[in-house]
Amino acid sequence: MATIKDVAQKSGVSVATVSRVLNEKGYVHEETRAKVVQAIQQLNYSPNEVARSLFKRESRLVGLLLPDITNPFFPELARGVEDELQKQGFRLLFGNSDEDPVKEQAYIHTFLQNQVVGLISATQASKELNDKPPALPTVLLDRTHDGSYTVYADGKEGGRIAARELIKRGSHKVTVLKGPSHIQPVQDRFQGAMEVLGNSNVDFHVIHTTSFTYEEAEQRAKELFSCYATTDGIIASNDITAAAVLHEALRIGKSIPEEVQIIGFDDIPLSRLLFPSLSTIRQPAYEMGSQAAQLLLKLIKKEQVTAQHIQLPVTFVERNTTRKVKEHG
Amino acid sequence: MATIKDVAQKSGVSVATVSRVLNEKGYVHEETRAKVVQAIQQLNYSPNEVARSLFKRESRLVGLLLPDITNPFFPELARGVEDELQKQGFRLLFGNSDEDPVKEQAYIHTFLQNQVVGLISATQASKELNDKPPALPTVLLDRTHDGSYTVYADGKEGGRIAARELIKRGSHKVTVLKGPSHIQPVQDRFQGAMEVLGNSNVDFHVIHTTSFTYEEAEQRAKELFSCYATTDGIIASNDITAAAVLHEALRIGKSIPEEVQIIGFDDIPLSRLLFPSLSTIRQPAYEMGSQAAQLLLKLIKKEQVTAQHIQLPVTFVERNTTRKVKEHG
DNA sequence: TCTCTATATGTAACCGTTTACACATAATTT
DNA sequence: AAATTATGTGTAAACGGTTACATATAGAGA
Repeated sequence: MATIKDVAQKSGVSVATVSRVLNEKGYVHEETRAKVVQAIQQLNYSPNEVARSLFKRESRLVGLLLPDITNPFFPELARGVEDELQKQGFRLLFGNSDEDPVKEQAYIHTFLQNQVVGLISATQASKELNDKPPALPTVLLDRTHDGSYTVYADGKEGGRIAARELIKRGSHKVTVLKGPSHIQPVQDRFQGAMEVLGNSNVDFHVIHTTSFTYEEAEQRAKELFSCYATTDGIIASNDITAAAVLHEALRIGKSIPEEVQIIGFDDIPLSRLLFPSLSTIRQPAYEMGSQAAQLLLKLIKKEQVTAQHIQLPVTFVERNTTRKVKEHG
Repeated sequence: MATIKDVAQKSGVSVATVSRVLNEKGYVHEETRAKVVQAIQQLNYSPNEVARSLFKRESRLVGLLLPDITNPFFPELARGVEDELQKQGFRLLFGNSDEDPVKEQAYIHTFLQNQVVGLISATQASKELNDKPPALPTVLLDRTHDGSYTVYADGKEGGRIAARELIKRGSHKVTVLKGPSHIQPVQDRFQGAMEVLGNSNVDFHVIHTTSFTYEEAEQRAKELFSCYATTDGIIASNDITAAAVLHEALRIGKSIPEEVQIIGFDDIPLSRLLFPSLSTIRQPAYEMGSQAAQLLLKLIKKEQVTAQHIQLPVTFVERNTTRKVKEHG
């Protein structure tokens, strides 16, 4: 690999001058610039980012911390983040935390050691961040937290919508599957659904799940249909869970959506592939990632940011696990 | 952030000594070490990876290049890679290429600028790699290439198995959906299926797809059932395509697997969630990622590697889009 | 003409590590 | 006792960039 010294030598100038043409900063005579540019091309030189980072005390890397890329909601987020960052010349240092605080800290620590310019985290990554006074620019994704910059979808409204749609479409005995309660957005969804359900006159009950694994969802689905055989509407904590419920419902011969309606949450790519395709509350995952990246970029560049919290709207995606509502009922 | 100098000062020794205790290299008196360790703890010091990388001329970062993390096959791969690397203290620099050579080169270039120790690529990343004589340790994942280290699944055998299983289960008019032909493993699958189909006495025909998007798959599925209404067995190019076909088949009222059998490829998490759940040829994606990481680690450490190419077996996952084969036919 | 400023370039310090080398002392050999 | 060898530590030069500062020339304004 050629270094800046090689370029300086070849073009007969000092390294300072080369650096100036590289960074288009300070005065450089046009002829000199031409010579330098030529030398750069001949040597196929490109600057060493590591040396640059060392001096500047920051890299062009951004840390991205996710719970688990294997959960189909997160690739969309990640893609949104990446595409936006990539456009502006930043790269991603990536880690899965599995919601494990130890892993999480370990990743943040190495991110810091690698002098990332910023961090986007879809985990509870709170501690390390708020401790350090010369804090790393950070955006929380799909999480809320007063003191931080955040980008998230309106989970509470999502929960409300889900409940309303189910009621509107004639469900009378609703089951709500509540996800792991330590995850903030999950709580919100649940609260929203409770709010509407509580103000309605339908029966409802709640089944609690402790993870987002398909295995557990399968288990809960079986319970659901054996304990509450007359349930005719299900609000799942996310689409994976909804898929498990749907699968089990079909397996035991329920007709969907005639006997049982199901609404999921997230609108992961899988949802439309199910049969019947899954009605769900859509979170604009890609958009969320993209917004988070844009916000972070502003923080990094110390540009004016108008909002500390960006809440994106959720929408009801009507597919075929809910009944059609007749016009002018 | 405290530096090694701060630690040296606080513990009353030189930076060289601190470096020695940090790296457990060279002689350090036990008492001195204790003093240094204490200073490190008091200052909450941890070494700057960037400075270290600069001097060593290599970082502890590994580049991971994927076509598109949004395609559900790749998160599993990525997770396999990450988990293995993470254990050994390496971090991931991550990029999606969208199979676009320009993006691909751009990523490899910045990986190089950041002095990654190695590269794992699930794209055609050939050029830049083989050009450079002081080559970056590289492992190709899910791709084959004679001159490189590779980890991949036995696609050809997968194709054969798919065809055999379909025939064994009584399909007489098989349709093969052939994926984008510039992607090597896709070709292999196709070749394998052709081999078995060609030596059998079933009718078959081929429909060509140019992408792995669900939208195109949907389109092709419609074509399939309108042009070849009597098809009773379908080999899809991957599980996404298979899902689209299944969806369309159900929509037009075919009974699965009685009238039509379907076999996918990959066994992505979605596959078991479909209804009927999808029979498919499983690639051990996580394992592939993990193996690739292990191989790369060996290359990096210049350990003896026994095999340049690691081919992992595929397996038939029997679910419910294929008929049961009766014992003792 | 003299000063001031804009243009152009080089020198050297610095970013935070690692390590070759020098040096000193203690423990072993011979 | 002399010669090795092992142990322990510091000095300073890298690594490959950036930039403050010094210096020099040319044109502009007084």
